[in-house]
Amino acid sequence: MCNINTLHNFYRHTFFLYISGMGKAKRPKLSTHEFFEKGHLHYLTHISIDNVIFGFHDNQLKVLLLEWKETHRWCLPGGFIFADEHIEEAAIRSLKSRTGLDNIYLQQFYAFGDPNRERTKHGISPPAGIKKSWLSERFITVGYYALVEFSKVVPKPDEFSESCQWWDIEKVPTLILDHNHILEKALQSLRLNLNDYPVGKDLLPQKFTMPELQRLYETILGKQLDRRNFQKKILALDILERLNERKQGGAHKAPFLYKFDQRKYEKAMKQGLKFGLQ
Amino acid sequence: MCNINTLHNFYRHTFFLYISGMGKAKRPKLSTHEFFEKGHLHYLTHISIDNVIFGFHDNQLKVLLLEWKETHRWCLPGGFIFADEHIEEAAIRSLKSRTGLDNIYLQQFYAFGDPNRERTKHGISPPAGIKKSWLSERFITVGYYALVEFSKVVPKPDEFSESCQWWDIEKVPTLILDHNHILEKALQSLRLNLNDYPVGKDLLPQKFTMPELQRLYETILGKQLDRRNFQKKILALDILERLNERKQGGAHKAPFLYKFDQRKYEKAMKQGLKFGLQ
DNA sequence: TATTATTGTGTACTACAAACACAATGATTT
DNA sequence: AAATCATTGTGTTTGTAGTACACAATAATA
Repeated sequence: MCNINTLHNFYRHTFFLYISGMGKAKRPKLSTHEFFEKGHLHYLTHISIDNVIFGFHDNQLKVLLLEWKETHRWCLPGGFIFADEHIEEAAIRSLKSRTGLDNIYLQQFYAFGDPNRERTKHGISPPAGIKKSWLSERFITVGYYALVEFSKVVPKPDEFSESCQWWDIEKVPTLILDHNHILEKALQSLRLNLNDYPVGKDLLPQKFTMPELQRLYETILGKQLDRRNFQKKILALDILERLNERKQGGAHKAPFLYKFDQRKYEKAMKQGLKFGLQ
Repeated sequence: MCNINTLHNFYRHTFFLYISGMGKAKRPKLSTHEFFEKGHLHYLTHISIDNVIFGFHDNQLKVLLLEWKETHRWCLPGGFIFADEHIEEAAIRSLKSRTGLDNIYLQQFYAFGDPNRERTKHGISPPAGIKKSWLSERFITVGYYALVEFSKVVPKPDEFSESCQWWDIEKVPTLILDHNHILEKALQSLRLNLNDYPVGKDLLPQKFTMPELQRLYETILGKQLDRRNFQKKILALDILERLNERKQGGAHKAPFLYKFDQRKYEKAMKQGLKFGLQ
């Protein structure tokens, strides 16, 4: 028995139409209208990626968010997966288009599969003139988090968004869909990952001070650490080099600058070094 | 420019057909033919789940595999997601239909998104008489691993498989698609999870001996542990109860039996206890 | 009854984590 | 120029957890 219920099932009911020219080199350029009406000819339906892009500035952990046109609601930058594209490639492509950066530390952390992940159920509709869209279907999204150097990022909104901005992790507003939940899960994963990866390598500028590195760990963990023990532990990893330079300009005593020593770092990683900070 | 290339894009090109009666209570029963030809009317396309079901028997870690009819190739038991179903529900449903068990410890560990995850690219075709199927499209799969009590499982093949059997983790054959890779990743996740969850609770029978628990950890970690230190650490968690009973029947001195104490366990979990065994 | 493989238990040593204090510095104030 | 201030740089002590290790007790077997 067939019968109308929601848009929900639209893009699972399929007739026929072949396309070509989907090689990696040649990604189609779609107009907004084409994207909503014919995006399913190019992208996988029912599945997307969302990026939680972390940065660190002014001693605060930040996350890069997009503001939608018209509704002015905020969301995580995400994207869709081309038919022949690796899901991680899609995440990298999205990341590059939002930040301008290549070669970013990227980590998949969870797939979100609630059946309510459907735009129409949350009052989000396609632009005027478009009745049905693959985008109104239920989506499962795979979350990635990225660690980027704040100062190198040039945030770029996409065609659907008003702006692209850093938000203090403590001040993130209510986001669309389950994006607050996704962000929370990303933070949890990042915290766990602290023990296996020296996140400062990606989040801090090349030269940084020990207090800066400590603030970074403190904001991610959400608690204070003992200055002396922190330094002892970090230096014991033997992946940092202390420069003969001090950070000038701040009030009070000028702290030494450090940088990650790539050779030492690789050597340490080979030995499966543990970055244990709790 | 439109042109025929592969089956690849078939189910992303969609016309129209609504269905109803997709409520959770009423799952449609499809014939094999219907499943291949019309499954996309009921399930999400391009996305699946795969379960890595771990058991423990004869001092060996085991995994439950399915053998396909005709080709006799082995694979992980998996499934598809109903349009209105939570992805985790789909994993639970699949798990129940393979093992007969409810209430299983289940953990999502990774989403596999290689564009080569396409059955036609691996010489797997739909049954005779079916030319095109949503199942021949590229799939992204979300991996879950489950921990079950070996003796309680009654393996049940599905309609497409010849048999459903336990395999010693060391002797798993070459599986279809990237299923060996998925299994490997599941094992890695399980190893990491050892530090946060007392896996013996789900993998062992209610009553078990300390040597059995130790073998479990040893097979998962792939290395020997010191008997005395192991016991000390485990007992220090204060989640086990030693019974006034010994395991009879083995050669040599009869070891004490233990069981998990649910009350102690919950108390310990609240305090965020660490199960640190390396 | 002797033998054998395995279980049950405790102690010394080492490495890492946590707590803690004071001198040195560079900018700022007086 | 001198005093003040907040912060940096550094080392010791104590406690806890991990590692290495040995011998007596036991249940089945020879």
